[in-house]
Amino acid sequence: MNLFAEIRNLVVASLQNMQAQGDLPVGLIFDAVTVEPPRDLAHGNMATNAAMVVAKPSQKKPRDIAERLAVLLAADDRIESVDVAGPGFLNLRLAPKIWSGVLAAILADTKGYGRSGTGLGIKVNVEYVSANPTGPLHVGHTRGAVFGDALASLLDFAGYDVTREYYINDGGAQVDVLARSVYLRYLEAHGQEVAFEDGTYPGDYLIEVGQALKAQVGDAYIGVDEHVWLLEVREFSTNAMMDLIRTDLLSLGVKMDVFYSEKSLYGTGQIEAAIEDLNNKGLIYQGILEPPKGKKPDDWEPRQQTLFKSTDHGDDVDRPVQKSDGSWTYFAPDIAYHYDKVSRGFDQLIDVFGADHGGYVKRMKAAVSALSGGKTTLDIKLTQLVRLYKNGVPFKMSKRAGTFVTLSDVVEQVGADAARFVMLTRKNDAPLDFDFDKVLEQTKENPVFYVQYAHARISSVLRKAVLLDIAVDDGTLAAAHLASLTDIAELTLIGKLAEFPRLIETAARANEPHRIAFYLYDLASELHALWNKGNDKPSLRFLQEGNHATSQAKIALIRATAVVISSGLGILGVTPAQEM
RNA sequence: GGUCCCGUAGCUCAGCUGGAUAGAGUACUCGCCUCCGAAGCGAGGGGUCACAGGUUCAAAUCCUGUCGGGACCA
Repeated sequence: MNLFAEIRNLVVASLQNMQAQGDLPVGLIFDAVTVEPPRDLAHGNMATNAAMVVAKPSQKKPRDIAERLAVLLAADDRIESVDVAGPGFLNLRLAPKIWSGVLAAILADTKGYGRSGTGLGIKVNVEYVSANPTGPLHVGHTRGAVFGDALASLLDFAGYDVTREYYINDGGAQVDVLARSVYLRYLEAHGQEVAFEDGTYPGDYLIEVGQALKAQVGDAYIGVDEHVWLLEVREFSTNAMMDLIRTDLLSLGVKMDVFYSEKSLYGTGQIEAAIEDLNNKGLIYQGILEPPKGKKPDDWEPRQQTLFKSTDHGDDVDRPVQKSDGSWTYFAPDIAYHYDKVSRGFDQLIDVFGADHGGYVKRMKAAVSALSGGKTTLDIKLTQLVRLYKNGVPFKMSKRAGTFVTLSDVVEQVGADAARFVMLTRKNDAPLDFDFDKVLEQTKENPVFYVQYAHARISSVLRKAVLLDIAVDDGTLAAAHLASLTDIAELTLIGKLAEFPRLIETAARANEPHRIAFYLYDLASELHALWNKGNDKPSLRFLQEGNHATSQAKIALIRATAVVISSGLGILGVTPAQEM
């Protein structure tokens, strides 16, 4: 149940009613009519702009339309009162039973409240992390992992059919470098002195891979030419790295549905097929690219290449897909990969990249637009930098100095729950400050704590209620005398709970899971406020001595709050705390 | 040189499909525990929403340009 959608339907129906009665002309479009929570609670529970939206096309004054609409709305038994305000806003005050209905709905379906049908039947693919399989995941990947995973969960909650996917870049030169680095560690495992030159990965994490290789092949690769061992060592090494990455992701609570290998695109005709598809659409041609404007790059030379006419689909310049020597550019497998996603029948594709990949956005969108004939949308979300701090002091990462912070460092030090929540307290495209100490601080400044504290407080009341022999199962609570909740602080909290389904829909539509985190903070704030009012005003305490009926109504309210906090945290991948 | 992102309170940031007097946290001042978890709550001050145009009944939000910060491309 989404109260805002329900009331909006009522508003639209009333407008249609006015059309039927000749108060409004036919042929109006009501898309711009909104029903939303007012900024100021003094304005009531909901506000609609309906009168202002239809005023111009109707050639009537907004206030006149509003007056008439107000009468119609007030006739509905869900509406207690209607005021016309400002330039033509309608402020609605809802009947008390609506509010108790919200609580009953939450308690009747604790897992389902807030779930939405907006995504029904829509297949969406969320690709995230997709780090090169050359080493452990670092902090930047962590943010991408958390963001992508929460986004996928959010879409799932909103009713979409979601696939979580990781693209393994195992087809390029960097995995050859990996193989050579592992080979050095292999030699080292055999007691040889080795030197890591530029262009190899010196990280310690490859030591055990080299040892494992030794355990598997013995001395078979010692003193032999690279072309003998390269393919096998590459395979061995990328598998080892992917095991490492999978373990890292799992420690953060991230589980992919699909790991898709770039390598699998080569030699199987898939790249050729994708390019052929573009060619059939007249988007492939032989040509020479204009030199980039501005500074002349030193290495640019006019050369005949196979180009994709991406400018037909919104890109700034056409992009090479095949070099003059016949080899594919790095872009070609990306096209083939997205071609494969399109042909797997997804309606929407989402790629989560680091902000350093911003330059690929237009060409990838152009490719998907061309390959799908505009049917499949691609949204690319870029996650900005994570700036690390230790107790307020910036913390510089350096591979050489050994201060390279990995995903597992983060999880070990602060735990997956705190890491995940904090990573979502910024918009994806804003830089994020991550302070290892503040993340664990137990003050309201720390949103993780603040939200968890609210949940723990509620759990505490429920435990106490059980000791007092008050029945607190959801069925009993839903049937409690909810109409006794009339204090403004109580109604404000219910109002916040009523916003949850609407929040899910807007957050899902915008692909912005961070909104959940902010909402939860607000919701927790309302709970804490109500709690403290109970200090001054005993009638607002949740446990009313000797009055089980009233207690149950109040417990219903906070239990419903706990349900929504729990659902929201669930989307973010965070476990709610029972006590702290 | 070009592309993308950002510019909102002293600081860190939210701000929904364009909607009413732009909100949190922090910091500062003051108040609240014989009372369900004070790890909390309440009150107060603090703003040219970078700037200039435009669209609109209505712009922090959309469009154009300028300035400033960042990322990327060659």
